Amino acid sequence: MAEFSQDFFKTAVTVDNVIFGFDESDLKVLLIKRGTEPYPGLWALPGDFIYAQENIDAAAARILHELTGLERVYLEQVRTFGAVGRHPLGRVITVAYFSLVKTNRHDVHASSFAQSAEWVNLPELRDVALAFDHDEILEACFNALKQRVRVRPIGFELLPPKFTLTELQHLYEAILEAELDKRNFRKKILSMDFIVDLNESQEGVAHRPARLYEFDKSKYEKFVSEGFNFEL
Amino acid sequence: MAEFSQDFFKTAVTVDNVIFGFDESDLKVLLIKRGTEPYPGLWALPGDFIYAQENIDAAAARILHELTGLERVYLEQVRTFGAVGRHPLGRVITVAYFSLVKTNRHDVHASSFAQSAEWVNLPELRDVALAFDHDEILEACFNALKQRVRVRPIGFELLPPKFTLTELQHLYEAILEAELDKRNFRKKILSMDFIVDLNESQEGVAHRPARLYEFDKSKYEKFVSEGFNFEL
DNA sequence: ATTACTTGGTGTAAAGTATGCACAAAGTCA
DNA sequence: TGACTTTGTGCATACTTTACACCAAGTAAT
Repeated sequence: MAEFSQDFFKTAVTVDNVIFGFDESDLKVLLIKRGTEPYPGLWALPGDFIYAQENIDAAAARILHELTGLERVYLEQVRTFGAVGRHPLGRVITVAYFSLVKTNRHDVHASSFAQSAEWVNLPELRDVALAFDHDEILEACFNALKQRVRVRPIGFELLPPKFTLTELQHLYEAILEAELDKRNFRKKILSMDFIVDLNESQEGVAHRPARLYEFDKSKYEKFVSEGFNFEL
Repeated sequence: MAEFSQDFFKTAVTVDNVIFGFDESDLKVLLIKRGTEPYPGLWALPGDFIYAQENIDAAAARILHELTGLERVYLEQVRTFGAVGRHPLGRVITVAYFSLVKTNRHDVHASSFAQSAEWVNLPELRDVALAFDHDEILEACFNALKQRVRVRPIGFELLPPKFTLTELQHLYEAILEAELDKRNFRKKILSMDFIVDLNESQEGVAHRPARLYEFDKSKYEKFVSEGFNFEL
């Protein structure tokens, strides 16, 4: 270590995590309301310093775990942001991640870095300024999700284990910000063969009940390992 | 700054740059031969610490400039690598970039971090161990290039200003690691309308000379801004 | 000058994929 | 029993992708 100039150790490295959820036909992001300087009162992405003996992915997973209690969640690194002036208190470089969670099954905890955390509808954030450069990070992560979902069926990470085709379609429409044709969507999804008809029906709805499906992870993994493409 | 724990400033942040070139039907990478510990004698990616007042992209551009003298080169951030043990002398997190340069027009300079630098054929690196986790970084960057080239016509960055369709096809074949059909390739490339027939011919070849083309950047930018897809 | 050699340049038919579109079926509720 | 809501389904057409083979234009050697 002796030969390294100490100057290069004046930079802090953090992780920020864009946690996506889906509920009632809306994409949501888990944000924290900042209590302290800088940017008190603004929404911000949950994030924290990377510990000395911690891998970067592990730091992202820790943030998510502290906030939601969830483990083994879908997590993907997106890009690193390090503009010189992005943090008013010093040089802070941050590695951005997004994660996909099944919202409705778990509530949000307070934690060391989050006095209050809340699910915010993504469309409602269009005109809200976030702390730091978190607008830019959120946008980059949403774009990454949009791209990823065209190529891997990761949408299932956002749905409960049993879902209807209409729910799945609404999810894709929310992510892609586009309307999809019902018949064509179903034809395509079913032909890909990752989802299994459970021969069960929805209950408690005031109309014809929909069939329930589940995601077949093993079929999907076979497909992926053979190299393939998942377009909608 | 006072409220930050000093512990979080014991991490160094670097940039590593996978510089791709193309010559004589082969994809090449610009590597440096390490002279000092750790890993003396091994090939490594050119990289350096990020300076205190330097943006991350600027650091990547600087490394490239010091090594090749080139400016305004295509540069793209790929991913950040920060496994706890990746650097034997301390915690060093590195942001990986790739760049695309027109090899044959510029020679390689020595520089502060590179006693000797050399263009190495990518296929020949298959079984060569690089310093640190640079194998992994190189692989990630090559995969990023592979993906990117399917969606943006960045291949032109690797060719001289005037090129033949056969050269272009060889480039795509090298990047995609696949053979392409000559007629279908030409039909598709020409229908995309980014390349312009210069009505000139190759000279000094011992066979029918090929027509020369150039890339029309303005047409391409129009296309991109309208949102589109470039598949081969 | 003729011939051999090498690479350049071109079109079509068939298969597969994507798109657009409308109506009967299965439930609940009053 | 009828009104209401959402589910579930098929086909015809346009578009895209793939597979495939031969003549043209130059150089080099005799």
